Amino acid sequence: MLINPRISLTAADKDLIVQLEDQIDLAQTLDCGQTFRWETTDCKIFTGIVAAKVCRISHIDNRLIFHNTTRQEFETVWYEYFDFSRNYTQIKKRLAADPILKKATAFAPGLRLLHQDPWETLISFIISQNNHVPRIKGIISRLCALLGTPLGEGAFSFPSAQALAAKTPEDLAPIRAGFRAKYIIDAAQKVYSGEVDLSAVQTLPVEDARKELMKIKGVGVKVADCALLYGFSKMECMPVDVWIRRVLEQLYPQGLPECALEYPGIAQQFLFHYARTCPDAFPAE
DNA sequence: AACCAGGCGCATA
DNA sequence: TATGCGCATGGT
Repeated sequence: MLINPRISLTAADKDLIVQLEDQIDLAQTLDCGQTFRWETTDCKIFTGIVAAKVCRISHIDNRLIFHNTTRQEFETVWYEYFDFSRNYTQIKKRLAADPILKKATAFAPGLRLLHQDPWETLISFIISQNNHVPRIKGIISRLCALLGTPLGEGAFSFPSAQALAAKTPEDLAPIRAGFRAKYIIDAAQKVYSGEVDLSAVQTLPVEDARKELMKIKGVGVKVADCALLYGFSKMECMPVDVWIRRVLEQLYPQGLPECALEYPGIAQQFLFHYARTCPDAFPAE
């Protein structure tokens, strides 16, 4: 049994109600640049594709409602996906020792890191390079529609490495990924052939895991770290993109504070979201 | 209409 | 090891 004492589950009709001690906010968690496949029209009901299923989740305060979900599904899929074993209340409390991180955590107190599918995460962040978030979402959506399997409701699974391995950049032209198409195919070929072993990456020390992923063309340190953080829950990874670079230069010229070093990846996510979304994250220029 | 985007590969020194 | 450029595409 995975469930910890800070969570309680109640089955109601076909839904599963999950009461958390930690604060959680789906908009903050699902729209902070770590995942690209969740949609909402009203910020109340979120629809996404996880584990090859169309999933709906809503929430009222800290109570999440997993629609049409069993307790067993929660334990095998969602508990890990939402990183529910981790105490974010405690982590945020520690991060608040630094004044800027205190603001960043207060800005999005319901944000959690996700543990997503490694393959999907890897490809998603290959696509992310030198790209905007809205366009990343568009490319991934077209990729799934082109080569995923239909799941009903107009939704598609994320294409497998096998489905992509035999394709050419011309085949991928409709998804308009630009120069990244060849990188996607290289990743598919190496993962499908076993030259890059994603299940090994999970257990490898981070430095070796990073090297393994960087065998793929189009995977540098930053993309590898994003995959390791969001697809393998390697919380020690701290992807440095243009936003985090700006944060480091303008807000932490002396380097990150001590309190950020326990989980650099989590600190990074609060800072990334804060920098990108909060109008007064940076002092006036 | 330039400039930029959750970077990286490659050439050059 | 360190720098600089080109890359596909599209939003601002």
